[in-house]
This record gives sequence, C-alpha cells and structure tokens, in this order.
Amino acid sequence: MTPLSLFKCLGDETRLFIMVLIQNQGELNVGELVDALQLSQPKVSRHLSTLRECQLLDIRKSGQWVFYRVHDGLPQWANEIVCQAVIANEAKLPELIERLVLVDEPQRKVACC
Amino acid sequence: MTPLSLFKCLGDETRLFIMVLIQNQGELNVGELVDALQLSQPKVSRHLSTLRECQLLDIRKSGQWVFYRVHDGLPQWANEIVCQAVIANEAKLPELIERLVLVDEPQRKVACC
DNA sequence: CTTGTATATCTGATTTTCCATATATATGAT
DNA sequence: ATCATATATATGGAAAATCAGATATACAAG
Repeated sequence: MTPLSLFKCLGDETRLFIMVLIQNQGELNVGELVDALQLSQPKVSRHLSTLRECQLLDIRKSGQWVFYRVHDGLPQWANEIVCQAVIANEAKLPELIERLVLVDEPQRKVACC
Repeated sequence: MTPLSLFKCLGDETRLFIMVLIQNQGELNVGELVDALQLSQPKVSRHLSTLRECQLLDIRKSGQWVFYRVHDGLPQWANEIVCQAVIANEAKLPELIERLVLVDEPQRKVACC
C-alpha cells in the first residue's frame, strides 16, 4: 500500500463512502452496504474487492455473510488519512447511516473512533 | 473543494509529487517543477492547473515566473491530509529535491512544516 | 524576439459500470 | 442424507466514460 494507491482508492465516490461507513461503523457486510449506499450489489462488491486488493480492507466470513472492516495493519499515515476522510464527510454520514439495516451478528466488530 | 476532489487530485502520481514538493518547499515555479520531476512542461502545467481548479494550489506572479504554493484557505482536514502525504513520501523527497534548481527570487515563500 | 507558461487537439490507456452468470452457504421437504 | 431452492457474494465480458500523455501552438511579460 502506497500513498498513491491509497489516494487512488479514495478518489472514487463509491469507495470513499464505503470506507467512511466502515470506518465509522466498525464492520459491515456487502448487503448492508448495498442498502446504505443504494447501489447495485455487483458494483459494491467490485469496489470492495478493489479496496481489499490495496489492503485498505480485510474480511471476516461468518455464515452466509462476508464482513468487511478496515485492515488492522494500516500504516499510521494511512490511518490518519482515513480518519480525516471520515471527519471531512461527517455531513453525509447521517443520511447513509439512516438507511443502514444491520443483520443480527453477535460477533460484529464495533466502531472504535 | 470536497474530500472526493482532493483524493482525485492526489490520486495521480504527477500531481501527488507536485503537492509533496510544493508543500515541502513552500513555493515553486513551473520550470523548477519541470526540472525536479523530469517531466514535460505542458504536462506539469496541465496538472498544476488541475490542482488550482480544485483549490489545492494558488499562484503568485512575479516577473516572468508563476509561483505555485499551497492554497491559504485549505480546510483543516485537507491540510492534515496533504501533510500526511508528505510524511508518507518522505523517502522520495531527497531525490526530487536534489534535482531542484531554484531561480533567484527574493520574495519566495519558504516551507513552513 | 526570447523566455516562461498555458491550452487545444488527438490518441491511447485505464477505469467504471452493467448485465448475466457463477459460486458458496443455508434451509426445507422428502 | 438428498435434492431443490433461497440468499449472499463474486466475477467475466462488453460497452461507456474518464483520464493522461505527446505534439504543436498560443499567449504573456520583459
């Protein structure tokens, strides 16, 4: 993961919102993101896999679901930038969260900041 | 300037290096950037104008030169992100600075961080 | 007219999106 | 257990949109 690849990832509206939502919520599965962002499932899935490729996200499989979370081992500068992205998008968060319908998942990681 | 447009700008190698160099040096003109980055003048010029359009950079004209600097009124989150971009690229800075030949400009703004 | 900077046009490459379909896991009936 | 089906997620391939780069040229200041 390089600064350039991080900026490329966040330079797409869909991926930026995905990151903001996940960073804010801790852990979300594909369907939850589809509902919150009101985008097609293949589209969300594609962008999630891009974010995973550049090591911004990591997954945890649980039953029929795949939960995405921010990758543990992010360099500090990357973490800093992702956090600032959340801060800068604070205005748009409520609207997204409003549409969020969480499935029942006892082991869900919760937001940390 | 939105978070998205900032990330789009920094998601291009040329523009990222331009920002890193200018943030580090304070103020540079087009020719200086062309030398340091070893890129064609039209290429550098076009990316500079992109960075100016999204309000990341501002200019000061002095004689035959146009000096670019980081825009004064950057939102705090944007400043934070640009600074992290510099930190994350610290390894590449020396090589770029080495090729930098500054013209004589008494009123040049100097680096601040 | 010379030096420094900006833009226009064309071209090629990369990226995004959509649709259909594939896989994987879970559930229910027999 | 087996088969069929439902739900969740991923992927292949083609069309569409976007973007970057090269060259030539235009503009601006001295």
